[in-house]
Amino acid sequence: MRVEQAGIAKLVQQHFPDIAEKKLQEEISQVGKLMHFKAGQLIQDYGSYIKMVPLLIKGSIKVLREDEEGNELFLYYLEAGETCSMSFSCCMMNKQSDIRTVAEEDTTLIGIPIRYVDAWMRQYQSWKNFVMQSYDARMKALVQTIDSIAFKKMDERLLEYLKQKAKVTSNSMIQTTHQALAYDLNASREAVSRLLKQLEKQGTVKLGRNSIELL
DNA sequence: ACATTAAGTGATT
DNA sequence: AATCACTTAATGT
Repeated sequence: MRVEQAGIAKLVQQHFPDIAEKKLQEEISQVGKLMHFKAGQLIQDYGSYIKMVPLLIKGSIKVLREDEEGNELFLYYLEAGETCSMSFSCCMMNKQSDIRTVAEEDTTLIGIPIRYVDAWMRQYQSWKNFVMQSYDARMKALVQTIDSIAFKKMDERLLEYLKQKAKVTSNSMIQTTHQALAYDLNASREAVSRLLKQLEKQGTVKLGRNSIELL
């Protein structure tokens, strides 16, 4: 137990330099739970109540939105050193989740029980700043995806998605199926296949079964 | 070898 | 660009 607490304090210092106050770091290590998720594992589903705010230490998380008909749409990735802004607003209002989050890779995070999140806002300046900065960063990412959906053609969206995916996994070899891509982009599988073929002809990409290499 | 799943194709709207 | 109705290719059992 002592060991885990010391470990958490160190991880916070390493990955969240903006959370500077020593007392806050201590509190985080006391109440935070170190959690691990395997690649592909569901973290939060629609309708579930959020009881933890995650501080991402390692790996990345994919954030998705789903409409009434069950069409899914990729929103953005969360990476190490970030947190989920949606979880703040959800847990503050004690609302159900509007989004689904899935571990993109093997992921480690510190879960902060929600009852502390609110109190810390008033108690710690650096926590407040951290929360505000997270909101700002998520807003930017969200606006970018809105732009992409509203103004860009499918081929540009696909390429953008592939680049992001390669970036968060730091691997230009992307392991996925055309069907999965189509699902995230809310497009048909055939469309994705055809666009990928074009990209391959242009030399942007190399295709294999269950794999796409960005060149 | 056979079944299953991923990917490619062409026609239609 | 979506949907359909296939075909072909790769993989697992």
